[in-house]
Amino acid sequence: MTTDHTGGRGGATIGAAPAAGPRASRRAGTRRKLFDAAVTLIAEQGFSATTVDEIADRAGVAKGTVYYNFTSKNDLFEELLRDGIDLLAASLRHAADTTYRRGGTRIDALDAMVRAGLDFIAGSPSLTQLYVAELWRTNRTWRATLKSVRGRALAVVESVLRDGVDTGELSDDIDIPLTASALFGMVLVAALDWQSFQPHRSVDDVHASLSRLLQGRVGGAAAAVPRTAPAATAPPSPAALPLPATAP
Amino acid sequence: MTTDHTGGRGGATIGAAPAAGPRASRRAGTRRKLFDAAVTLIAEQGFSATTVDEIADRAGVAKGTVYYNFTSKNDLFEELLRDGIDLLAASLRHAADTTYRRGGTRIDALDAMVRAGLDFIAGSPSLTQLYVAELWRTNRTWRATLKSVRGRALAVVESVLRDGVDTGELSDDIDIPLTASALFGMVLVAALDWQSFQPHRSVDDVHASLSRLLQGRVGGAAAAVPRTAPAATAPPSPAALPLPATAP
DNA sequence: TCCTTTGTTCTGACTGGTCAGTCTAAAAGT
DNA sequence: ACTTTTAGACTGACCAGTCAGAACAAAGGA
Repeated sequence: MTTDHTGGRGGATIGAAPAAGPRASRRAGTRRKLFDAAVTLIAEQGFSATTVDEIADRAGVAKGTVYYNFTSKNDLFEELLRDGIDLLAASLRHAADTTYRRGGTRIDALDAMVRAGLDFIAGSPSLTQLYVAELWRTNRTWRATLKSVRGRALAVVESVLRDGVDTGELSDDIDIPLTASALFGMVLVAALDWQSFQPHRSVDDVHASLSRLLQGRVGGAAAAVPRTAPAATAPPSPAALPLPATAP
Repeated sequence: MTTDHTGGRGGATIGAAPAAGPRASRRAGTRRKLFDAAVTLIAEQGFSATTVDEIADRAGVAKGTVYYNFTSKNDLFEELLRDGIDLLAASLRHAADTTYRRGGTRIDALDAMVRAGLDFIAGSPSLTQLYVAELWRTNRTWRATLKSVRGRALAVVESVLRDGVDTGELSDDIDIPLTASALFGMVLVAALDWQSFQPHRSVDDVHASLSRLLQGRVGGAAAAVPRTAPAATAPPSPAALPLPATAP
């Protein structure tokens, strides 16, 4: 009753046994157990509805231990977030870099990042859920932490978009911050929905759907600019080639 | 201090004064005030962290009134959700229908729905935020309510996608449920992010970005199927015309 | 091998405060 | 006459955080 799930991918935790050689003081292990217990409980019930006693129980330690290792419930939560989302950013970065190293385009990199995002979420659904649930809340002390953490993940996506625009692979009229956040959101929600409501689908199914969306195989031509008077019921006009506009 | 915001679009409320003729018993008004107060508070702080006393205060009524109108805090919350999301589904439906009536294509309809979604969220950010924060939580009593409410909104998107496939406007190899949920997520997160982190942008900016994404003006060709060996750094291959596959 | 010592880590009963939900007698409102 | 709202005291449960001491390790000492 200690090990519990939280999914593969190191389920939102330490990442690397903190430096220390062999006998890495018990603390590290205890903190790990607490993270794992907390992430699932908070994802299920929310921060306020989860009690410190529950977390301690689930982790198999006494309540006092929580307070020996973290200064407060809040602190535990913030460290949890930092720890977890850093892993996501790292995994996105890695996906992009690997793609480049193999000679892929920026667009390949975006696609690889979508996949990495899906894999990550599949591995740590609780963490993701918790992140989404708390990200847009105002009036909460951890707002700053979340914002910075969000920035770190989005920065990776934005940098790939920016490269793509610079090299002419992507049309330069895209709005980088907005596009990055939309992409991020698309993956986030699609993945959560998949896990919650259509768990029988495979990652590949989901990935394929998102790729198609990204490639415009869904919303082909038409409606180039918002509020364009809709063309008559005429079939598809094959216009709207993706690509560069006025790029170098 | 009673009227508060919650935004235009009837800010998540009654929708239509419940049947009753002219003097629609005060209750309707009181419930409305309570909904408005609750939606903002819960969006900011979360369900558990929001107290009934706060809600009553903000609505300008006595605590007893809350319990005269709703059987519990939970009940108030569930009615709130139902009420609000029904409005979203209605607004999406309306956007699609209007587009058709004006001779637009299914793709125009999707675009109009994106716009309707953005407008709705801009008008009721709190409701949206609260919805996103709670949707994927397991172990909460209102899970069923949320699920059904989600279904109702997605059904609208799915029906448009299905029509598009039937008429050949959309490639028939898209996965309708997954695509619908990804679209929904894209709009949801982009809108929340916009409100939270880039509030200076206009709806049109956001809409334009999403439209481009939908039309494949971002992720042009390449990576047609997940795991395609990335083509060399070669520039864009203008392939990937959206459209029909084997449709009639 | 079996203590002793010393610092670290863990324990769980306890405290002080908070909150959902109840209740009443009276006042509005229609 | 009937419905709805009021003010707020009260209760029983629940919970974050504390604290004095127990259990554990590592390193000697005999």
